Amino acid sequence: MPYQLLSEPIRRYIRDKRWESLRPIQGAAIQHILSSDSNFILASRTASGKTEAAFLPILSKVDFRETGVQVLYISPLIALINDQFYRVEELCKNLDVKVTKWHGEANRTEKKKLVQKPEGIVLITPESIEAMLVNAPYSAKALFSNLKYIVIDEIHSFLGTDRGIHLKSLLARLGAVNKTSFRIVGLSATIGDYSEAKKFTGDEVNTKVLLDRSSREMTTCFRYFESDTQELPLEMVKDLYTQTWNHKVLIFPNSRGRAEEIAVKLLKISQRVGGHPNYFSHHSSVDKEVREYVEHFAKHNRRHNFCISCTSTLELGIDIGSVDKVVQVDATHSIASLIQRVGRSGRREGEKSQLLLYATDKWSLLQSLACWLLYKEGYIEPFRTAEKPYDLFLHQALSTVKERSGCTKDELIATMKSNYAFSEIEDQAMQDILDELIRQDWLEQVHRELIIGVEGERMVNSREFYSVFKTEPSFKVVNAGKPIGEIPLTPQVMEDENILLAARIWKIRFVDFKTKKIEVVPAVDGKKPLFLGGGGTVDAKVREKMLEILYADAQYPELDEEGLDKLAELRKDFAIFPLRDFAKERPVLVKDGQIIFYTFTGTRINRSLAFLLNRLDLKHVYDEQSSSFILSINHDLLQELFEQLSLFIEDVDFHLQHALEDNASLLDFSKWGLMLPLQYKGNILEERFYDFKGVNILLSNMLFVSNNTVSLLRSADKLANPH
DNA sequence: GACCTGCTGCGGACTG
Repeated sequence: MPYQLLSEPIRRYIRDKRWESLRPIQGAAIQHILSSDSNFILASRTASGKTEAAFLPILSKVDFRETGVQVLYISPLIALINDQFYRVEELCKNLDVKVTKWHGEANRTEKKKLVQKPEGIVLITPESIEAMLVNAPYSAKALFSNLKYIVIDEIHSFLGTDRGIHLKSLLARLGAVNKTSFRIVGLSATIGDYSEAKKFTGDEVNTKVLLDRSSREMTTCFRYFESDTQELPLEMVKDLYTQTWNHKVLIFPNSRGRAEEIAVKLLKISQRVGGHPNYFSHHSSVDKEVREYVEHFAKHNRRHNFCISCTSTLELGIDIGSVDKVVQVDATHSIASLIQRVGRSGRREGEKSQLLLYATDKWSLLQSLACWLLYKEGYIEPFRTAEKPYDLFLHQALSTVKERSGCTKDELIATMKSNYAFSEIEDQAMQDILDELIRQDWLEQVHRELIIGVEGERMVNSREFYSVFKTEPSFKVVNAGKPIGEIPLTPQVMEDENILLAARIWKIRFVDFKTKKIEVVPAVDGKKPLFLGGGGTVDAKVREKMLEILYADAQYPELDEEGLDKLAELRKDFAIFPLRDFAKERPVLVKDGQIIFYTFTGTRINRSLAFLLNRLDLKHVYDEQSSSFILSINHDLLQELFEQLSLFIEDVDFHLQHALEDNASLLDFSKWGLMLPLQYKGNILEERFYDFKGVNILLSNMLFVSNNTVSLLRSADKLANPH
């Protein structure tokens, strides 16, 4: 019995709580964590008690009388730390264990106290670990050199991302200052690739996955309302109102502008028909206090219905109470994201989740359906972890030099080589990058010591140094001294224009460029705000599923009549291509001297294909949503074109470097890549932004089936592989 | 038409 294995204070906690039984993931975690010294990944659906699953055995096992922080909990969000703080403190109530929040908005006095007397449990963000290593390496050592466990919450949010590589490097650096090695426990509801999650601990062999596959029952319904303007169809908004007015709802419309449009329009309808006033918007551009108010409202009210129109800010972790309906407007970019969003409803025991999926366009409907079917099949897209993150190496090398107040180049390289986040980076590359940093005055060689250079000081001492992701500059929006939120400066932002923000309509009175403030007053009608920024990338498997649906006979009872009609229409459009093998064949529409080439593949491959067509100077129209390319060439020349593109792939390094010289903004995805030697800039672009291997496979293995002939085009098999 | 995440140290004003 897992319960019997726990220490007495922890058993007392469970008795006091009157829990009838432990959840499956908790039972498994207690048995395994208490009986072995492995690292663990705990994978189980949202609201299944993962935090307790990790902490019940850890609190039973660890001797908190030792000095130094014993357990470090790492979270991707401040809001999640604040939420978990109460739960962890509650878990510790029968133990004499101090719990401390450590992030940019946490109480400084508490942090100071902890430095004077390092003990207990600390809840922290990756950026705060970075800041501590750089600014106060002695405190970092005093606090974190006797760690027994590191718990990483929402670990999937780090996998395959730059922030994840950063965290991996920080874990390696913490490992280096610890007397004995610590164990890592990662928590997540959505993991597609367990081997990636295991590698994250730096010790794949010694990391075990505890998995509870059970899911909650759910009813799903698709609704189709075609939109031919920028705005959502009025009928759709009305339908959305009737579907949600008497529920506690989260609506995910994929963009901040849309989130505002929906919140404002629903509120208008509600005011007209005398419904409830609790319509909110929640995303990164809404003021923090407004967001906290909304979260608090959702969490603490039981009687009132509400409706929050939001982006991925409400996708992770934070428990916002009882939501009984989740609405997704147009397809999610990933299945992982769909799972997280679905998991936001029916968090109370015995509750059924309800999912409503709107589509405003046929391709969006098809993608939405594909994501839903893949989700039911248990597929989650795998992550691509960068093997050679030269830009993050550069950042961490600077950080390490600053942490040590200087060291020799050999010492630095030895340290970086022992860091498992950079184990695939070649010695020569490390030398080249450090030499470039010296040339650019970011590092300076004084006798045998490397120290931070004049230019480097500015970077290392700026607030921006602690994170590895970029953010857009924005203006504060203020009404009568009260902050509403922040928006980027787009052409739309000028005096007398109306905007939507925080679920209200505003007129811009004054834009102050000096203090970066926008003064607004309430208004009655306005446009949704424009936001900059890139979207997500769609996995190739989703597109393959879309193709499969087009050629299947299956009918989907979840679809409404309009959705079924639209699907039938799409199927009819594609029936002209005699496709048989969906793994190997793709449609090509020949029409009026043009061809439309449907790749049905992931965003990265499409993006790479577009890059190659640009290098070839071939005019084309690339549409990501339908995964297609319109080319004004004769259909007979297609094979020749593919051969040409494949030749370009052989020289892709050359083309990437040339493209970078013409257009430096290609590297916008990387915050710390700007100082890399050109060759390595090309490398990170190739590895993290494009997928030329995928293009090669597409061009060389696929059969392209056109509508007017039965002739099959096969591009040459003999194409050389660039790698 | 397309998301999100985090952040130090110091000086000065103010409060108890």
